[in-house]
Amino acid sequence: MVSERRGQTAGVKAVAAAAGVSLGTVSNVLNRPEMVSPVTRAKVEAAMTQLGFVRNESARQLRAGSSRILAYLMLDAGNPFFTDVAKGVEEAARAAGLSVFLCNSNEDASREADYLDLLEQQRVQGVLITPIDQHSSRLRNLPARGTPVVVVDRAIDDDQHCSVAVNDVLGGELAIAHLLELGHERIAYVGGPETIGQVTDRRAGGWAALRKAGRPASDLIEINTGALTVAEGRGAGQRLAGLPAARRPTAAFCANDLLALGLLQQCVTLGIRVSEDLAIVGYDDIEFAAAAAVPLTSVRQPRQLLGRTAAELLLDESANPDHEHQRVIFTPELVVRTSTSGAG
Amino acid sequence: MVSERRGQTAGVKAVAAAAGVSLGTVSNVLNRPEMVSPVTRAKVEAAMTQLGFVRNESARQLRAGSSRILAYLMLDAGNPFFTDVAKGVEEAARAAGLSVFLCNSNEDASREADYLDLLEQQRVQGVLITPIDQHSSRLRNLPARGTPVVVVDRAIDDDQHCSVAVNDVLGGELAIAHLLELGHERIAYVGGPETIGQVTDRRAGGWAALRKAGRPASDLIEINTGALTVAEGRGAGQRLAGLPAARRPTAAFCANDLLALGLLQQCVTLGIRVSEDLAIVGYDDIEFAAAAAVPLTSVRQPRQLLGRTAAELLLDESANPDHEHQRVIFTPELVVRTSTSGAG
DNA sequence: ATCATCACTTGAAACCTTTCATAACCATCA
DNA sequence: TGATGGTTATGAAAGGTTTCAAGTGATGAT
Repeated sequence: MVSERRGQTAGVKAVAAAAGVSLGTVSNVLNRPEMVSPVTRAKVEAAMTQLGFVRNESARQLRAGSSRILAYLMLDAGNPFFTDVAKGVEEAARAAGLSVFLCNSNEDASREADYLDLLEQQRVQGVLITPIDQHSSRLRNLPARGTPVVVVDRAIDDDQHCSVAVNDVLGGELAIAHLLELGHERIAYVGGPETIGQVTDRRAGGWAALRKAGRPASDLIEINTGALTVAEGRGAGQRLAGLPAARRPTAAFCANDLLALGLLQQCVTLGIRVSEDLAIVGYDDIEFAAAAAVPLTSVRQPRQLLGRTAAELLLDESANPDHEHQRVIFTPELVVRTSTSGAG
Repeated sequence: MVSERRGQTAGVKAVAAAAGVSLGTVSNVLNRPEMVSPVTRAKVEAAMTQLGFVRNESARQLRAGSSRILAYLMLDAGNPFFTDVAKGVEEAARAAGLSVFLCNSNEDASREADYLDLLEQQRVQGVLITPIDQHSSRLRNLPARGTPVVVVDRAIDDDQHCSVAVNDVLGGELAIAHLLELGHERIAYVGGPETIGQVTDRRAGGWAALRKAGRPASDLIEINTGALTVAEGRGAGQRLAGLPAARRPTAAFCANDLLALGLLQQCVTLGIRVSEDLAIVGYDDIEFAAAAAVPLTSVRQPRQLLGRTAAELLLDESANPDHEHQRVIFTPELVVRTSTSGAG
């Protein structure tokens, strides 16, 4: 009984010796099994299982120069919207025989930067990213150095990479137009920080809707949050409740559903009636929006499709020599529920 | 103007040439900067940025033999419970200067197996996993071959690895005991599939509570689901509603909050009053539980702590030569809300 | 018999870093 | 002056795989 020290892994060399063949043949069994005679292949495979051979991917990648991994650098893994996008990515990647590593920047620019460096060093096949800072030089440099990038949920007119997005300005417009139609005259826009493109686009859409309706700018009040989370949504609720009744909005449009759910929850806690006292519109239409204390009106985006399309563009970029960068833009859709339409 | 072909990256050799130093010196700047004189270091660093040098991690890892990456193979990335666990993992890893890759098995055993193979081939520093099948041979083999493993959210009496868990049997007991105390005499246990340990443990706890209360086995009805998702929860709601009134349970304990939220949502849709007609208890106490249509009674687990502890055990295992495998078990806590306690 | 063909196999080179023993250099001290 | 020690730089070897040109036999055709 030979006791193997931990970490002692047999390599192709050992397998070759055990099977009585050459190194190259073992490699062929691994990479081009059809070129190896059935009997030899069987011998090699037997040796592999017997020795517990595990291919060293670092060495493989170093020599072969290609990675079988795709990374999706998410803005917030705790937001079900992005995990749905990730599902779409995984689906497309799996269909192409690749694996996906998920990375979570968690709305932190330095973590995003660290991950980008790491992924570049890993020489992954490509990076999908929903960026915090879409103008970061690191992000722009990646493609030129050989790592394809696709920006997800952000439209970018950069000729370095593809992007797949949903028209956030239109989404914001839909939301505010809906609230204006319902007769609201003092509306809050809840969102932040400014660095996140989604936040500013959706807000811009809101302003556009206001302008189109011929309403004064004073009808839209901006409430800034530090992040797009449930906790920040609750905080925004506190702030809204603290306003003197005369200046308190009768409706709120939140930059995403997490904020909206937090706000909604705070309203329930404080006894503010959602819809009657404060109408709320969210954004993303995550699965939990429909199950909320008061079902949430929200702007729906094609979540999985977003991820799938992005992954497909990335795959095309690395496979197709005359790939052309594209900007795909989907259209959002307003889903009206009780949080704005009352007892429904 | 030299046009570089895509993917053409400068290596240490090129940097050394450009800086007029030897290869080894460049490596020293990278790995032991304190051993190289400030002036030389400056020269090398200048050359690096000028050439856009990006260290090839495959080569580094091949030679150095160590990875700076930790993987967390999640049961369901779409479940906020696991993303909270992941946050804990990231926190601990970051404190130790490591990065985390998230992988999503999505309750699919073959995806879990693929990821385990991949991670082993990548020679990651260690694998954290919430397994679908905790008895898989693949899982048991990893540690012996040099990849440390920590099982998260499952207690395993295997001497191959550490595990960090919450006492799910106790959690199930708390839930059912609570419902029994409220006077319910026909209770449904909603969960599945059987292969998932959490499902069977929580159910076992439920049966234990029933026994302790001296109630007949007929008081607990099992409703099987195909996965632990909101959609399956809605399906369970349909099935419950379809039962003849005489056999329909007055309370339901769900194996996790996603199921509970789906069930709850279906009840609202069907006009079944939650708490009055059907009391519901969930499990995990995810952030959305409190914000649900009817705030959800749930069994709370220390989510981030779970992840942090697991990561710390893993780090100890790879750093500390006389590491001993441990089984850490936390205690769950029942959080009572309106879904069981009525208008509250 | 000879030669071309075919189906496999082989072994050395290459991929890019890190490591480590050795060398070079300089300053200090006896 | 020569020896000593300390600091910094060097260059060859090593790590595990893939690749590819070249080799080996066997088969079939001439």
